[in-house]
Amino acid sequence: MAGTGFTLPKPRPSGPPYFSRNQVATSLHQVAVLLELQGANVFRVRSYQNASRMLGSLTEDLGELVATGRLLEMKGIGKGLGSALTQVIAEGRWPSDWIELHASTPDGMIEMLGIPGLGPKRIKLMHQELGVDSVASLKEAAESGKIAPMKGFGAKSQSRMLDGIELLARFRARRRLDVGLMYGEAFETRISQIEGVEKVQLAGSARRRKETIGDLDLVVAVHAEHHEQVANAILSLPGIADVKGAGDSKISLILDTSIFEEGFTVGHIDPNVLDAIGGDDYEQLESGGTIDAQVRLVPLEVFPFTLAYFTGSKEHNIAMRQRAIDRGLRLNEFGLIPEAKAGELKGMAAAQYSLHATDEEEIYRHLDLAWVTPELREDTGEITAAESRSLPRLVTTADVRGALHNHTTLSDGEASLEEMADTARKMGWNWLGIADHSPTLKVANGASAEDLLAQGETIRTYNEAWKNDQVDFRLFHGVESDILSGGKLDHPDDVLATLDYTVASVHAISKWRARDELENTEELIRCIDHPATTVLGHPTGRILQGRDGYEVDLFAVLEHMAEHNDEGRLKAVELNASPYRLDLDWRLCKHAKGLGVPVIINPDAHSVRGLADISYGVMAARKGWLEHDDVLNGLSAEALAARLL
DNA sequence: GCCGTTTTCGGCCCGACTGTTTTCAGTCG
Repeated sequence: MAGTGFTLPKPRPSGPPYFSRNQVATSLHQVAVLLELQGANVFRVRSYQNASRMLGSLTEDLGELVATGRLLEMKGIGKGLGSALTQVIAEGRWPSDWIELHASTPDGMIEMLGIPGLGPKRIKLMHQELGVDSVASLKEAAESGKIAPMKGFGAKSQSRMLDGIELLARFRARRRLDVGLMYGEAFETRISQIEGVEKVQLAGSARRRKETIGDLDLVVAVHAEHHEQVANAILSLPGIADVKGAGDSKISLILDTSIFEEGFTVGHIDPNVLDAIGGDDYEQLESGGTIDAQVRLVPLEVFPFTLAYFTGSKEHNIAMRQRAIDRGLRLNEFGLIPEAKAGELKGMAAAQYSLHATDEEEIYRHLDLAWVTPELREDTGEITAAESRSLPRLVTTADVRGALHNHTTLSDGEASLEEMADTARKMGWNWLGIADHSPTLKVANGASAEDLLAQGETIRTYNEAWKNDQVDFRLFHGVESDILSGGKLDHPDDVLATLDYTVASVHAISKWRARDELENTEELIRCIDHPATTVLGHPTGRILQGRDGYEVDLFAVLEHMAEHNDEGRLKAVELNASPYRLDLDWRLCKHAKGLGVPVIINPDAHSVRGLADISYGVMAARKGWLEHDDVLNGLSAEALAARLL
């Protein structure tokens, strides 16, 4: 896992702009965290967070915004941040108070924020009173009983801190989407079978299909007279490792793998990825793993409000609540309540005056909005789109007719060409692209030019046979070429010319991570300029919960790809559908779409089972606002063949 | 620190739970 090391990056020598949008957004976020630890005003902290988020989803060129002075027009940027950021971008100097914040906050305090139940206020207090400045020194202080006597603390707090440290050391805070969904769906099924449960649904970030999930949220509708009996039944379900708390409306617990009726296995992981997530220990770690879950029990008439509320995101909820306030309404997990009627009443008591809603769609309708699919609820423009009835018609798995990046036994795949094609046909696909590894990637048994050409012959034979039998299926022949020094590809041009396409990917990850953003960006752009390059594979090389990607300005890369596309040369960006990657990140999909860069959702399958990973890619694509026409996967084989010429 | 058709000050989303208190602060989502 990446360290917590908060640092302000060095300015690039070529500026202005001296820093990338990403660097500034990250720095703003870090300053917000540091301010919190210094006990700054919470609203001031929020301003930095808002500004960071705004820059993170900005599609315009930051350098230009600063140069033209339009930065000040952006929502969330006022006088203070406006002049600070102008200095940063135009002069390459970080504000002195930011530098001071970094210098005066021990790294260990940032690390301590990761301990469950411990926040900035108490970390600050322990730092002041006891000189605690790291997880290690906190452990020492707690073990020697120095925490409990402090005002506002106590024996229980002290022992919970030790538990929290243990938890932090044993498991990473978030889990990948695939793992979270496995737990969430298993738990949902178990609860649905309890007598007295009228409805149950998984909410939270799992429902929003975030690439990683902190904990599970489940909303359960239950009649008042069954409330206690259902709560007890949930608490005695198999798979519950611990109960953290149980109130009237909320149960907080920890699930382990015994929740899975069929047992628990991880399945095939490509060795490259396995190495990044912990090697051979990974399966054991995962099978001994746990996940936090919160269950809310509510009456049926309140269910849609609670579901919407706990689906989030927090930012989406804030925007929705503000919209309600503008209409004289109060929106919370109990209802949508006219302020005039609710008066002093709070919570459930006020809910009796709520506007009626049998489902989420009605809640949105009360606020003059079209229903927003959970994936889009991140406050990145969905509310405006819902207001103007211009929400995207998102791509679905049914739209997918094929994918381009898949492996066979020619390199490091488990299945033969025939088995892969067979499975793709059974999935209802009309085409499949085979792109095995290139020679330089020895760990993945990269195929020689000779073997690659032979594979091409086999593919042509199959294609002809299918054509003769009037089977609506064909294989496309490609390669996943390593990107070598200077942005070069891993086969001679005459070999590449025999292929339908080339997926160019970075695998020498340590070398790329050692370089800076500017160099990496230039290297990728050189590779994209190679006439044979069709698809940029897993563009950042990140492995979720394993390692960060290398530094790269993907905005610049995508803009460069857009120029090629504008001139009629197909340059597509991959959305790698492996739940370990989901790279291109969904946050950038909308940007690619805006630029007219086609996205190709690729399972990067190393086995027949791996083809099913396409569904995670579709989830990420939906989260990134992509529609049928934005992805190459929706094309017919003929239309794709025409684009690949 | 940002924002504004109740506008340059006084707000800024809101409730549950926990552990500490004996009315509340901190944390979380």
